Amino acid sequence: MHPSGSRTVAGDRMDVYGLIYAAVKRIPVGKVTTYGDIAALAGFPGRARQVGYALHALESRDDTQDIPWHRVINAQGEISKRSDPRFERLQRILLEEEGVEFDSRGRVSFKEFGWRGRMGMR
DNA sequence: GCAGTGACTAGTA
DNA sequence: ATACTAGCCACTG
Repeated sequence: MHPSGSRTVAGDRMDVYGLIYAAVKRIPVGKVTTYGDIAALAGFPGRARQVGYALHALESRDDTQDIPWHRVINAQGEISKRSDPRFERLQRILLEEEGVEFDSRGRVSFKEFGWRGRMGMR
């Protein structure tokens, strides 16, 4: 059934990236969440870096438009530093177009715009 | 295979 | 507030 090399981790042949992207797609318009939360939501608590890596990989994919990657920011409420600053500006623009506001320090209030998939709920 | 790198984070000082 | 650390893990050379 499974192609050679298929490895089951938690029971399913799961593509880590796919699960991460699926979690990102759940973020509502006008809301933001963190890398760490997406990781936990996707079933990989503690692997925030992998979320960042997965999103970075989007740059070379076509389905970028289907995934609201811009709604993922770091735990400090800021847009994470990128190797290419152009994407930082783009991310902020996309968020502002959805109504997300930034303070003078370039930070988003999780209180107003934060979304936590249904864990914690606050 | 090991070392460096990276869209991360929580902890400590 | 900043700086450094350990933990995390895929990818690259």
